[in-house]
Amino acid sequence: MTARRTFKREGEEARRAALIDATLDCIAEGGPQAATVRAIALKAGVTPGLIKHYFDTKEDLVAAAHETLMTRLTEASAAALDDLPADPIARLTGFIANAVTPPVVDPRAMALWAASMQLVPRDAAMRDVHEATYLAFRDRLERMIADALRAAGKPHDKPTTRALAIAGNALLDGLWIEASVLPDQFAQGEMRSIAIRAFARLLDLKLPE
Amino acid sequence: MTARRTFKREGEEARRAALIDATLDCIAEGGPQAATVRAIALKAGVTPGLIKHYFDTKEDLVAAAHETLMTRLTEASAAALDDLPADPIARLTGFIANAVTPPVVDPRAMALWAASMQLVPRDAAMRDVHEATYLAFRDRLERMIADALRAAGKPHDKPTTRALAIAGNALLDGLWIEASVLPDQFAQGEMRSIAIRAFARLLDLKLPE
DNA sequence: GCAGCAATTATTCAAGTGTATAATTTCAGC
DNA sequence: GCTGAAATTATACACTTGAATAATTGCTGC
Repeated sequence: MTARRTFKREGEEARRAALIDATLDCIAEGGPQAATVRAIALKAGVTPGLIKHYFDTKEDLVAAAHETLMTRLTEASAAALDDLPADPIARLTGFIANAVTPPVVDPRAMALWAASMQLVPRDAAMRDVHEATYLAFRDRLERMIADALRAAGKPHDKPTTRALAIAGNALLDGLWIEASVLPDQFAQGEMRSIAIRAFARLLDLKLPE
Repeated sequence: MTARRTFKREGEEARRAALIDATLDCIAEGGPQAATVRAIALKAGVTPGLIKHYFDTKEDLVAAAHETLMTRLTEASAAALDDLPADPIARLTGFIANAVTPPVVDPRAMALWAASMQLVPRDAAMRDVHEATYLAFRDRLERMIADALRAAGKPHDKPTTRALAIAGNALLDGLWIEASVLPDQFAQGEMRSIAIRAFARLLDLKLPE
């Protein structure tokens, strides 16, 4: 008699997380328009109605997914810091290499990032999140640049380090994008080498390759 | 008597162009999901059925719009070259300044660019267009860098100029993105100054500000 | 074990989607 | 001025969308 689908109760946190992950997967695979309530529910192994139970509206779910994405990117970058050496120059070098090689370089992450960038110009909440994460990343880079310059006995006044952090951040962003989107254009290890040499010239420092 | 809407016949080229422009406007304002046949037709001052008459399917229209967008960006960059001085160093400097200030810096263009970037990882045709335009821009930058280095009597072998062009292109891309998306983060003229100084350090050249 | 509540599924609905087709209107050529 | 073909509008349709509601099921506390 058309048995009703059997199910298991998961905690609220687990279900919300599963729905958010499913949303990100859908967006990564097919763009925002592919993230329908039905597709999301299917991927989360759940029925569409359940989305309504945990999120008032689909828009709420998408917003939550975006926040999760940004938090993860930030945290991943922060976690990588712990594995870096303490010496300021080696630390900065490792940080740079990290940003332009897998797994940070990743077509899926890049597609998700592009999807959210697209929303920033017309969504105030999205802009706030972007601004906060951008500034957090840039400030971290600025501190590492200042430390490296100090260690090398070079001038590291605030206006200089600010400008270098803005440029360095842009450089890493641009390289990350191209490496993610056109991986075949660059030889094995080429990105790493290009990034480190460019930073060495930018900061007028000797960076170990 | 519900009088039928009056209309005027336009040439095929004009209608196609109007539909493509309307499509880009819709995407820029509300993302791909806002570019419905009805919204596009409304913005083009036309009836939805006409889209079918000029494009077999909506997907065809969107593809045509994307191609037009990319062509325009490329042509705009090429046109700006004509207004630049002939001296290699001044020419490169002008090119850099141009890339990080309005009207090249523009939230609308940035939103459209993000929308298409999002498609690149999963659409082969889109990737081909991106690759071609990326390489064309980068090659142009590489030539200008080589000319500037030669004029200054610096080494300009191919491996060096290639690496510098990749890094320089990434730097311009990153600055363009942030200037477009977070204009309030940067003071008047700051981007221009940051970009030129960064390139001066990158190429080890004196660039006039 | 069982009572009850919350989690989950099933069903329904109105609005919006792309597309196909038929009905009209414009306009060039005579 | 007509006429006919092409451009344009109008209408219709099948399908998808997000959401709301009703029906059921799993599970916790006793």
